[in-house]
Amino acid sequence: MKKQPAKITSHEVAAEAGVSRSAVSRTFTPGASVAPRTREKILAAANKLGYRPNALARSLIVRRTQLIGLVMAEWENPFYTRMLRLFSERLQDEGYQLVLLTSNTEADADKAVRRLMQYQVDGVIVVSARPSAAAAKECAANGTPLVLVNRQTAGRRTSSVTCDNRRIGEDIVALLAGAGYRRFALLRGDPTAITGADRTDAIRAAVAKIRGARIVADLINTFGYDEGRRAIRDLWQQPERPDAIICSSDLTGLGVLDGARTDLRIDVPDELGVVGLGDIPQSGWTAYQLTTVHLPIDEMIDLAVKDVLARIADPDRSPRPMVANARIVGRASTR
Amino acid sequence: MKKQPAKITSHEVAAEAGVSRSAVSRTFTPGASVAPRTREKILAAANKLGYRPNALARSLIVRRTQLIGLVMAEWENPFYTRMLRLFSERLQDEGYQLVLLTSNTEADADKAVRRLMQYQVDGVIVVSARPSAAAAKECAANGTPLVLVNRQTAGRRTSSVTCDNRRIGEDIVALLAGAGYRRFALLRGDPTAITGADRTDAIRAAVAKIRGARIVADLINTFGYDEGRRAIRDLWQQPERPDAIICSSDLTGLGVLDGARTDLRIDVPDELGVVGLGDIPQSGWTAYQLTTVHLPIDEMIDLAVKDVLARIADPDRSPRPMVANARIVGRASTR
DNA sequence: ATGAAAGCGCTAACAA
DNA sequence: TTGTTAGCGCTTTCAT
Repeated sequence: MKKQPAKITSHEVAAEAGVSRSAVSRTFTPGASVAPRTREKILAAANKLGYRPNALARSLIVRRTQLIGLVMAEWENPFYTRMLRLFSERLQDEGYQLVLLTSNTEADADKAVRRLMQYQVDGVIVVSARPSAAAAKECAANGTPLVLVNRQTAGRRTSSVTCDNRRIGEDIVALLAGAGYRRFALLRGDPTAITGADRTDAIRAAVAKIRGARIVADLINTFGYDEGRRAIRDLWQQPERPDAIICSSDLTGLGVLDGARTDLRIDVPDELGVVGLGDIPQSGWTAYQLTTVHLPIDEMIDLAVKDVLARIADPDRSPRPMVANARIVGRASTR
Repeated sequence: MKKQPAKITSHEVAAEAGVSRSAVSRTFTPGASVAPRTREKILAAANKLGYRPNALARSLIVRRTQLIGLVMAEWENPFYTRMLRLFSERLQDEGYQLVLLTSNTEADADKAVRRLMQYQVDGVIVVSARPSAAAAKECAANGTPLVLVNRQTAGRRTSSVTCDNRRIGEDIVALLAGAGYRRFALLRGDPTAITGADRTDAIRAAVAKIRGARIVADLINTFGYDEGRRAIRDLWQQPERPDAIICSSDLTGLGVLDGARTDLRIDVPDELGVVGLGDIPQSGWTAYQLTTVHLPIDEMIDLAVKDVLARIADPDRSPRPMVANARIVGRASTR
């Protein structure tokens, strides 16, 4: 009984089949020229020995790993886990594997990107985190395409996929104002995220244009369900209560809804309108029916994947910002 | 302007620092002996050139990749995405990276495992999918530890982490029977999953022991929210309506709850009791308050990770089945 | 403490 | 079509 089962290499297979290692290599390289008879001999030998080519050794010479690094943040948000799933499935279909790294703090993103580079990933996708300009530069220096999803950098060596955030902001205000709401409260997440800032700016501008409308509260760092639920309590204590709440995530919106309906017995949507962002499945559930912005997740995935793959295939192709189109889904949480 | 920026290798660094490549290697190998002065020269050169050791080339010779393969199924279930997150964070802390593969059909699991082997992962974790005995054997042959989470195999060359499913079943019935429920309906997922089968057996046995109690329905392949919601409608048409529903996932339970309360205006918990499985965050939300079984996710992660790492460190260590302890969380969906 | 040489498992020119 | 040779970037004896 062998303790350390020797790994089978092309060498062993070659010996077994009575050919050279190159022949073995060719047999496992699609489109290489091998005589049918030898190929069969080799396949038989390989099968008998249980041979599997070493993808890492291979990558050393072909200079391609079929590995894509993905840096993930905001695991709490189902929108992003769904994204992860779709990226994984899509890239798998395209013949790539994902190397997954989690970056909880923004500083981690850099470390994650650097680690990925050491593993010679063919490309890097960063979801909802922002690596430093230095890290981006390093990718560029290595010729590794980098694409940011739902985040942008100042640097121009990085591709990014975002939504048309300004328009989202405008659409939300239009919907709410049209339904007669006037006193808006903003529940925002990370105030430094460009994508959120654009939306907020647009909202402010749009509100300013409507007579009688104003923003009565603007809370930042309000991320999840619990925060939303707490926020509505606080807002309801204010001298001037809002009659519409704009959240930067569905999760927050659901928290607000529970806080409003259950804790405070507020009449939604008549006394208070709520809109979320993301259109996660729960928002459509009967218990919630949250009006929200459906983010074009499929389109975003598609743009991101096509961009990395294209830049892998053609290193001279330059990175660029891309924007996908969102649309509002009206439900029972607004009039 | 360089088109194809040459990758910096230890060779370049050695030249720049005026030393040999071995010296460079030693500098980047913790615990190797290098004179402080040379080390500094080398670090300076490396820094200047932006050198990063190639982890793949390294792995070829040290025969360790610091890569762990993870095969993921059931992405719809937040319980499992949470697991993925915890695995990712934990293993990252331990100095490993995850190679993530998705397997939607059971047959895919095999392909996934084989792909991972080609990437020379140090270990494989399969979450809620069941690779074939052949695939498991292949891992064993390569000396790659394999651990199944929430699933088991007949073969004994594989570790597994599950819950004490029989006890869960007994506890659920005890709770419901104690609250006076008698007509049970079972909403199950994959009927071939051993873990679910054990629980179901225990439930049946426990119900049989209670006078007047019986199982009035047993539906299989009922997985998600929508299925749960549809199921309760169907059940309510039956001649004998259940007064308690036991679901094999929280998501199903939430669907049942919405179907019952909203669609059918059933009085929960008096007319109908509902219990889920998993204790996902939503189950605790005010709108739902689903009584459920809290699965010991942290303990499961811990067992799985410790097992892989231990078997990586000591290839002679034999695989084994492990079981973690669940506990029931009583909420408003049962009396 | 350091360098020379060998080799991990593979592919790619090049000849034959 | 096939084998020989060289080498991807790294680590590791083995001398020095």
